[in-house]
Amino acid sequence: MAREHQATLHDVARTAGVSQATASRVLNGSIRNVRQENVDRVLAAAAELNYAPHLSAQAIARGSTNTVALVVSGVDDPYFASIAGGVTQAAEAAGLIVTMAVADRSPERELQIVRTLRGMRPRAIILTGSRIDGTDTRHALVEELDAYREAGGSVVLISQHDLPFRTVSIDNYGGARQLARALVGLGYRRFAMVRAGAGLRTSRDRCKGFVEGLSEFGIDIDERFVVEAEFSRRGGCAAARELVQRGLDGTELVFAVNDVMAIGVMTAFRDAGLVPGQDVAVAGFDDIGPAVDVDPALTSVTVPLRQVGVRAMQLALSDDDASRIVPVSTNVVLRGSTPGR
Amino acid sequence: MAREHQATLHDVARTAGVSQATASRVLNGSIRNVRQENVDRVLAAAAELNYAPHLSAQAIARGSTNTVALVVSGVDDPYFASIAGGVTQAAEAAGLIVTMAVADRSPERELQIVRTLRGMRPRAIILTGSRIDGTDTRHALVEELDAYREAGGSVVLISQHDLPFRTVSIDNYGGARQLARALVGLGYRRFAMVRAGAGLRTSRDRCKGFVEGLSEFGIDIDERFVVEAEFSRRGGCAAARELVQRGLDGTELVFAVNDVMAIGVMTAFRDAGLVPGQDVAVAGFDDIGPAVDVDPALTSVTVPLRQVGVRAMQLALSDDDASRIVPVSTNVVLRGSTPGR
DNA sequence: TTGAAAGCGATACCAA
DNA sequence: TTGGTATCGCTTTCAA
Repeated sequence: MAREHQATLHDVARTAGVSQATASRVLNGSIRNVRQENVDRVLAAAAELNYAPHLSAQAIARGSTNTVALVVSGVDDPYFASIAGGVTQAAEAAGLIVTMAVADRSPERELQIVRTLRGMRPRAIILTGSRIDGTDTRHALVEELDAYREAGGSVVLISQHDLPFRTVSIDNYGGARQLARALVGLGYRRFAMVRAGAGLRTSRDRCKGFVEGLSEFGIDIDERFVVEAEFSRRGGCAAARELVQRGLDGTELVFAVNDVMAIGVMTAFRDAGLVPGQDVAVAGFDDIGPAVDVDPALTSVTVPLRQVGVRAMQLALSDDDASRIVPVSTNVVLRGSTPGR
Repeated sequence: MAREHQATLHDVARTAGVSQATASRVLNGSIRNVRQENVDRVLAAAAELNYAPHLSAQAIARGSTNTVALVVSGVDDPYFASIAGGVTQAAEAAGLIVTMAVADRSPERELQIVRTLRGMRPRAIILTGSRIDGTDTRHALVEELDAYREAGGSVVLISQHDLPFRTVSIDNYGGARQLARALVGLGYRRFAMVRAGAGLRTSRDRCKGFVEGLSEFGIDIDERFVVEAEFSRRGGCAAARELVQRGLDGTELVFAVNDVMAIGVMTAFRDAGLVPGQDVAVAGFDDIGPAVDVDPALTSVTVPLRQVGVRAMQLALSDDDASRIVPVSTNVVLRGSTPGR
């Protein structure tokens, strides 16, 4: 019973008393050109030997794989988790296997990952997460992806419409701008902003949208009330502490460029004795699941994350290069963290 | 420049003016048995052609891969996300690529996934998530995994110490028992419990520990106050609503078998006009990140999820079969959701 | 309907 | 230190 290697097609064929070619036909290709009797024998043999086709061998023989590569910045983050969920869902529907790698927000790591992943000859490479602009690394990345695409691979970016590849583009600018309008509508006038490093495109777009939304009403944010922090819960906490230390000085609302930061902000405020939504309002972006579990529930901008993942996968698989950019719109949701004034 | 296929080793060798064997040596194996001049030529050629070794071809030639397969129940869940984070971290440290599949809590799907994954000939298959006991599917799964292992593969289970494979075993029973003790210590006497379906081992163990912990003090939970629900945030919400409808009737504390459910419970209570921690205390299990972001912060049992993932990976890679079971201990953390009475 | 045999892209042994 | 060549597990013509 115990063998040192997995059963091969050869084994199956021998056990079934047919040629390897026939066994191959039964187990994969055109079953209908094989006599029923042989079909049964092969199937029986395969079951008996617990045969599982060697995917690498198939890949090499066929010249293509059933693999899709997904690169995310971090799995812990619910933002990426949701997107990953959508991607895997769509991939499984298409009979594809997803290989996921985590870049941990390092461009170098991301480049290295793409290099490795390319070796798997995946049908598609999907990149998500905001990359840093203007570095050499980025140039190298584009080159790598180009080589991959020229060889017939499909590249899809999520939320990075400035690179020459297919993209699922999230309307960060527009969403933030609408959010600003809505908040002004609620009566807010004095804002603070918590953002990530200037290199992060997503953060930049959201800030820009927010600021320009405010400026429609002649409102602007003093430099003093703009804090830069890590793109994470911890970053949000740190930023809030920083704000408190600098003196809130009448600030009515803090906009954090994403929900995890916003939630961090709320927690830190509470620790500092301020009641979020009451003493100071808070708004985020993404509308991740936990946004409704905090108290008060977090005002945010809905991004259909799971759907973004699904779309990305579909875009990766589609042939026509017409729809190079798939826009995904966003939607303001006002909740308890920003009560009307 | 543009070619229809990725550059092959053959291409590189020809461009460099050396044999394929030499090129192979340079790009992978023993570089030191090659004249420096040739090393340079090959490297240059590889860079020029943007060569990326065909991993499948390597796998087939070498007879082994650099792949590790990870099966989770769902990516959206922070529980799995954290574990996945740990696994990928450890895998990357070992130079391995992680392929992740999502079983969506369906045993059939899980079986199918394992079958497919086996075809990749991964170095290890790591299974996480609580499987349903006693089904045919489970039997088939064990058979599948056995075949894989007999062929030299490494199988690691997370939190399932009842199957004949290496396991990272989380002390669900003990943690829940200690939690019960601690809560009684705080003065609580009347409990309700929110659990998942009876087939889920994790849920069962936690319930058992909790119940037995209470019984040390002669306390038990009336059937009326035990609600079964989906192992998710939504399940927690539904369960809480159910409890409210049945009548809380003096219940002082609700224990949910995991944090996502507990958070759902808190939110639903609040929607029903009850203040969590004040009108009714809530405790969970896992100590996922968001546990400290809700208000009041959630009392829970810490499970070092990320570390669990790392351990699983290490266990998968270790040779000695001595330490078949790696225990991971858990720790009670009391927070605002269970104030002393 | 079937089987023999030629690849697919790499590795590694054996001679040179 | 090099190159020729068998080999890995499978698919896919091409003949029979």
